Amino acid sequence: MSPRTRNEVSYEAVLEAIKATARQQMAAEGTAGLSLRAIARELNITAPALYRYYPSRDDLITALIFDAYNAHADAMAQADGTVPQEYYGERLWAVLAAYRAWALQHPTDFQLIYGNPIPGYEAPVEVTLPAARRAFEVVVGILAAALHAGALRLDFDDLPPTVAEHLQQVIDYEGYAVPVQVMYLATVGWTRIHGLVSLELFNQTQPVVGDTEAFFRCEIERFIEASLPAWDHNP
Amino acid sequence: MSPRTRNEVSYEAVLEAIKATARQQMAAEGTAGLSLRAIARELNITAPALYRYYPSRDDLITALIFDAYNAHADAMAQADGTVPQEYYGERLWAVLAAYRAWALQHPTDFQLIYGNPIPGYEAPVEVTLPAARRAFEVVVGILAAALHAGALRLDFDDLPPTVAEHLQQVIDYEGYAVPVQVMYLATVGWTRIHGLVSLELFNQTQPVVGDTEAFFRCEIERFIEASLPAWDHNP
DNA sequence: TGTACATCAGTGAACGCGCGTTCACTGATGTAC
DNA sequence: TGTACATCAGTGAACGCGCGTTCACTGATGTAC
Repeated sequence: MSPRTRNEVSYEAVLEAIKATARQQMAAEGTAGLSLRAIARELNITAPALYRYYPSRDDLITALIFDAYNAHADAMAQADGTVPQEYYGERLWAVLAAYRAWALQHPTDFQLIYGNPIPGYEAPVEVTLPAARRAFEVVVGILAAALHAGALRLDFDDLPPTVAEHLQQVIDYEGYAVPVQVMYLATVGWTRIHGLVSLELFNQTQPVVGDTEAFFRCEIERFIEASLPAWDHNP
Repeated sequence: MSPRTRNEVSYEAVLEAIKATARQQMAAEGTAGLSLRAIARELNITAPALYRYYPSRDDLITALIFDAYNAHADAMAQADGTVPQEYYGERLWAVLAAYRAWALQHPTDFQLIYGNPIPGYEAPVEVTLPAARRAFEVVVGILAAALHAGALRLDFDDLPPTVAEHLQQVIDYEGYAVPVQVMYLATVGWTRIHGLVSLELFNQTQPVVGDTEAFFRCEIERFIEASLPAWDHNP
């Protein structure tokens, strides 16, 4: 019927091929080394041809960032799905391990999200923020379930009032059904894992601890133990 | 005597002026946006004139990185010096607060050290590594003193053997006179503060907790409390 | 089935730009006699 | 004090490069009659 079916399939494939080549290039040259002309060269195409697929370099970057956020969150959600629902400690462990594994497997995508911005590019918040929240929500969901089952220990009696108030606002706005302490705990977990993973990624941890994986496991286990007293350590 | 005294003073001043301009430019354009020609333009000088002072762009970057590591460590050491020696908790607090304060005041220098590498540039390890260790040593020093005074709680009974072994090697190599557990604690502290500060720097914490300073203070206090049971919370 | 036509992915040349680095030089400054 | 000379910070032109983006175009593909 539609006279456009001709290349509809290959169009999507080219979009993917462009992004895949962009990722390769960033892996080799750093996120700031991304260049349309270099992508075109690699694809045996002229540079203007790319404009059929992305209206500008910045739009391509935005697509890459969007994909990265989603792939990261997908990896975590997928890991969560492999563990029975009521094994909260194991679920947390699986999700945090997936966070790290994805970052190590896709270092440039991780840098794209959490590292220095690319010069001359500003990410549109309306695209990145909702995508960014997905990973956070996976963790909040597990903690909320654990709390509901009475498995969570929350010993934050004296949160700073300004922080508690703002966390509550976020909870209301996002419609999370959790107390402030759970939100605080999730945020703390986020800063902890970010520190562990991003230092490991830039090769700063390895010279000190040697076995970065064992170090990560030890720290994450200590974090889970402190939050889920009933957890039995060995998944 | 020496026929070279003529411009000796201004030579050092120009070195500093070039670095200062480079820092301004990186603050505006990101670390990857650094450019010799743009620096020359800002200084009302032609680009080749810069080659009297730095043999290449990469050497300028190395100088900037070296300075950043040292300024960071200096800020921490200086903060440590303002607190009486036997107030270990206050010293830790002062040093970690200085870590954060310096990062917030010099965000691009911080990115230069802990963020994405600049495309096409590789830092010479023999320059950066010793400079990088200085900040670490400030923290190790405080913990060692606290341990010696019996003020430190070390509840790491089961460190992963591979990690403990490697930490011991570093201790021996660097000549630190501390047990493995102290080294482990310092490393953990490092990953914690890195996570807190670098997420804050990229504006990822603020949308969640609102008052990033109160959040930082709360987390650091919990860390110090856990390590120094006798600390009385209010410096 | 055969021909005229529309679509549109990709081309090739060009734009104006900024970059790091080299080279032979200029001309003010300070030194030596 | 005056002149000849050496120093050397900075100049200006040029090199070869890569970049994002625009524009009029080509030519194979598929459609309509």
